[in-house]
Amino acid sequence: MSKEERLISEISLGMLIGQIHRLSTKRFVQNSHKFGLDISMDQWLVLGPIWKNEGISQKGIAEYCQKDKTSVTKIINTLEKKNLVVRVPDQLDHRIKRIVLSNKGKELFHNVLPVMEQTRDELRSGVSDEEIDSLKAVLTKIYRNLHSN
Amino acid sequence: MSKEERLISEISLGMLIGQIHRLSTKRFVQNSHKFGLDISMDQWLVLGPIWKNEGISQKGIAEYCQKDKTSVTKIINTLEKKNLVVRVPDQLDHRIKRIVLSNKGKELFHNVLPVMEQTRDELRSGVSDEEIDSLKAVLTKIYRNLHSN
DNA sequence: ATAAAATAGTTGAACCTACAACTATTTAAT
DNA sequence: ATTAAATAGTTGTAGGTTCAACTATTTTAT
Repeated sequence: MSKEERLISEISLGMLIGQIHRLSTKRFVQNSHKFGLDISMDQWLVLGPIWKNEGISQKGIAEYCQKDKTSVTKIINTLEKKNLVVRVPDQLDHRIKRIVLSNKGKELFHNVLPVMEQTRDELRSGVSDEEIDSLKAVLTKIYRNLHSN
Repeated sequence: MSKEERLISEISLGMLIGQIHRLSTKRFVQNSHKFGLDISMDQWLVLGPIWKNEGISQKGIAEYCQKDKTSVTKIINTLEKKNLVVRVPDQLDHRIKRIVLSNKGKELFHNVLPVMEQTRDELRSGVSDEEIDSLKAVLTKIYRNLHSN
């Protein structure tokens, strides 16, 4: 392979990952509409740690989701606008805001599980568990390369 | 694996892809700064087909990059603001705008190639060609699942 | 005890994406 | 030839991401 061909192939790998990311988050939203719900992939990702750990701080959410604190602030804003979560200032450390699910938020969480499942099934159709495992293994390597500065 | 565990593992696959996408585009921009350049991954992706096919239409770019026509419009706007490309209305079909690289755009294109290379090397460090191939194979399957409606 | 540094979260600007509605132009149908 | 449908591109809105700068609070160093 020539240098240029290798570069092109690298672009196509990058594009592939980009496409899949875009298409899968899009598919998730579309599926949520089919189930009569309205939630984005990122909102769902942020709901996860709140569900697992009631009263988690925004910093905690950012770490869990590996998102920038700015992004978390803004996603929590929209979740709060939708009345799915509430910000509760910590009594001891006034810098910290603890995020709590509302009843509506808890209900939504349950209702989204089948959306998740269906999106996964559509994504993985025709892909074996072994393929998924090898995929994850390589992706994890790449992830580490990028993550550790 | 329980149902919930499988869901969690699926989330982590989705997160992995999302992280890599985010981190790699970020790394690309950072590397471009190290080379004294200022260009985003998406701007670079759009420059590609223009380089290959001088006078390509925006629709052509959208198909090549698999981007929404809206996104293309806006990325071309910023490329034009940076004086890297020019919109030239087609003489025959007045709906079409043909995109042409300026000299500055051509120069930038060349200068970005090493940025691309370095980003690729950082990404792939410790990952064999076979691993990349198997990665691409599985990603392509998933991509097809998502792409074909 | 006070000044300096670290931490948690917010804000604003610039960019990218998706959706829906829109303009302008070309093509097809009758 | 005129109307209807398709096509190329733009605009506006809403949501996410990154960066840098900012506020408010707590911790630490001396």
